[in-house]
Amino acid sequence: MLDRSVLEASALEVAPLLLGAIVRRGEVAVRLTEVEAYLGERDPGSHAFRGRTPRNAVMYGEPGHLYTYFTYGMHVCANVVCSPEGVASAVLLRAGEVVEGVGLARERRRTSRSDDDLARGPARLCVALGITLADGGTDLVDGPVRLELGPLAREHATGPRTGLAGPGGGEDFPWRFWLPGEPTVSPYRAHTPRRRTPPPGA
DNA sequence: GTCGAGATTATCT
DNA sequence: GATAATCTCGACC
Repeated sequence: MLDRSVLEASALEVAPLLLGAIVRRGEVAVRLTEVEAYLGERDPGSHAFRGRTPRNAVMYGEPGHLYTYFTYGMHVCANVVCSPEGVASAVLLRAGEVVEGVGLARERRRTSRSDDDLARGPARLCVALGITLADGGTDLVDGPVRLELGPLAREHATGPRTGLAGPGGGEDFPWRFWLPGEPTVSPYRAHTPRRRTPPPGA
């Protein structure tokens, strides 16, 4: 059973604890190999940076709940809410290895050409697990989606998130955490600034 | 293997 | 109306 008090620490402390942890939903289970910490109001990339909204309210709530959000019109990403109630902070589940229910995961992820691709990426991980917006806010201790912390990872790599400049000038925090050598980890290619609205007349 | 660009919609200003 | 914590596909090496 997940010890909720462990998740009351900041995202930077919780993130490495989640490496190697198991996320289970139904018959599919994933072992996390890559996560990313979001420091809420301190993190310009966080949904909570600009204050509380109906969407990110879960992040301000009790730790140990699932924060899901819809992005780019077609993708769902999942986070583990941490820090005490009232503090917006969460850890994004970026990638993992499917360790149970591989058959079902393959069904959901038809585009994957190898098992390593089933949960390699935040949105893919949600698809493999079958996580949808409806799972947002559920309790990871005792709910449809469970989190089970494994043994502490012997070692983990860290790095600054690409595409996010230091807020106050060079305050580069290691926001990304991953297990070195895992084939399911793929630090995506360097971020490409998304185009603006497509020019109508070219 | 790497690189560039389009898709598509909930949410916020 | 603009934005976005991404993925997939196509071109090229």
